[in-house]
Amino acid sequence: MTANPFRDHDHAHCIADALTSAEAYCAAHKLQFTPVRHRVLEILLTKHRAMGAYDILSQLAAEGLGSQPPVVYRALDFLTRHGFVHKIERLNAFIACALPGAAHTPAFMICRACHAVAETPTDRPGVGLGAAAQEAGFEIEETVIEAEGLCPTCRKTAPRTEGPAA
Amino acid sequence: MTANPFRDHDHAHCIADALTSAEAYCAAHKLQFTPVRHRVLEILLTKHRAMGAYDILSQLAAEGLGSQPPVVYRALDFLTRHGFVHKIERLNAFIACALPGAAHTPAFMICRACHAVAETPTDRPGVGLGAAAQEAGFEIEETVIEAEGLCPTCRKTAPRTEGPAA
DNA sequence: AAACGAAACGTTATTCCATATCAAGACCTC
DNA sequence: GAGGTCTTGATATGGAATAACGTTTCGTTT
Repeated sequence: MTANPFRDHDHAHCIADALTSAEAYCAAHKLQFTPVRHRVLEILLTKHRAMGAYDILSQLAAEGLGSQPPVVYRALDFLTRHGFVHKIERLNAFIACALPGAAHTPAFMICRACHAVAETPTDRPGVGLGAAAQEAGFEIEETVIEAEGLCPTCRKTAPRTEGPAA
Repeated sequence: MTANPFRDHDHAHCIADALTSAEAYCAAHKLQFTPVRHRVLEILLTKHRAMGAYDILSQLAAEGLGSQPPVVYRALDFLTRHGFVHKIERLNAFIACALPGAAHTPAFMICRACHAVAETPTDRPGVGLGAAAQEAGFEIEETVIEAEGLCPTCRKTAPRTEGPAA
């Protein structure tokens, strides 16, 4: 468990880990971990930030791996369906899962200054509104939890403005 | 407190209430509750569903109140800044605030079948991830909480499929 | 009342996000 | 090796959001 998801870590290792685990998962489930899917996940793991679909796409295109939006959206769809990638609704962007294997009801902390995104697990699905849902008779299937604010680093350097510091 | 936000209610009354309260708030804070802003809020209150910006825009256009995207986006920006309207990130859509005056850290329950959206208040900001944020040194400013699932009505009629039934 | 500044609006155009659709190729199963 | 499924390629389109520019409106100051 990462005590502080904004801290540095052994990045090369976490990339290799994630790719290996994805390969293993796909092999075990008879899923095709195709070059495009592999590369998209690798790009997201390497960048280690939330990326727009078109950012990923242009990188793919530069490598001759497909140049049209559907290519990357299909890959992202596959990767999110199987939990390797998460979509950040607030940013209309995607990020590699930082906690592979963990029970998946992730929450995100998004820095509005540097756009860093940290993933953190939540206690249980429906965090905080399980009671309201039950009362209303609503059946929760998936929950998006995204907090926006300032990461530790940006609190020091830009505690005040919202400007174009990026 | 609405026991069940998916239930019916005195709709005409809640529209009038919300508009009155918005007018009062703007008057008190010297804000301009212009025709476009008034009408956008009224449209959202009347429809009582999440609406895309362009849905709102086409209705505005039909009434001669402005026909270009920035018109509606500016109005929506004003209305969300002051808490009269909420954005549903998951849908890229907007909905009138159902709990005016309540301390605002709203959560939403979104029915994936009929697209009804219910707003419910949360205990406190940062629901569920306050601890994680503090540990990480992250300063939460705003939190998006959106649960997707099945509303009470659709649980009866379409309890199973996620398919193209829509 | 005339001048000024701030806020809101109108308009054009563009960028970015996302998906529908159809055709062709790869892969697996039988 | 025939058929089905999955994946990809390519074209087109729809919807979300903003940039950039100019004009109007309104309240304040003088």
